[in-house]
Amino acid sequence: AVAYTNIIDIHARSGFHERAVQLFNEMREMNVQANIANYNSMLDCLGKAGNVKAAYMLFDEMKLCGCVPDLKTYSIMMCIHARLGLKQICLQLFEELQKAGLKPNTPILVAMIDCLGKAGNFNAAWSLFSEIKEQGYALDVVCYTRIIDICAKCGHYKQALEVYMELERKGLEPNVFTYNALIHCLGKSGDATAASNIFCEMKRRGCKPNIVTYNTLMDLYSKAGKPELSLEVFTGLEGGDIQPD
RNA sequence: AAAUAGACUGGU
Repeated sequence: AVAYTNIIDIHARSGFHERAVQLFNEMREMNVQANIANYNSMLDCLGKAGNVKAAYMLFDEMKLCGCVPDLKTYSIMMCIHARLGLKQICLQLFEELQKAGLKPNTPILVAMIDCLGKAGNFNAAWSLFSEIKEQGYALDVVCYTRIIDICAKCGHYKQALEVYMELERKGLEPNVFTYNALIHCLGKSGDATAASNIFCEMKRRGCKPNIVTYNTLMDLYSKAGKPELSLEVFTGLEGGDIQPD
């Protein structure tokens, strides 16, 4: 069982979600009892592989097998459903975990914000964000970055920037995900110049751009009718340590 | 506190 667990998790971490699921099934065929960690990592794999329905079935199955879902289980389940804007399921999971005596943590609360936003309920998402802060939850960079992205995806660019300023005010260090989300947000809002400025700022502050950064910039420049700049980004990749994909 | 959870792009 330990061997299976490790091999499965190695596949899961390297992005081979389908293979990890296969191994999990193999493990069960051999009547090896799955534990909470196996179930959690499988739910995550199924979600990442886009098989949310199967994840839900496995979630029911684990409960039937007497395996009690923990905070990570709920966090995984809520995140994969939130991505698709499946608000009802998220709400149901959210109630269920509280009935089970678990206390929602920040990843779970951000999943709620995410599903509200994706379901087109931005005001509710924004109030939940305020409420969480009032209740004294300490949000980290990941939470802030996700919220910036959620606002941007809802088309609320101004709020996205507000959240970014708040992150800075809290003394949190933006990372490459944060900058990428911001650049994307500014591009969508039609402000290619501001996006360029953020790109310069991230470099100035010692944050190394990655492939996502470059793809985002190239995309926004060409959409802004500035193919020269897009090409400039591309040629700038030459001689660097990032391979265009 | 063995191993498992949350964030970014390109018509996805």
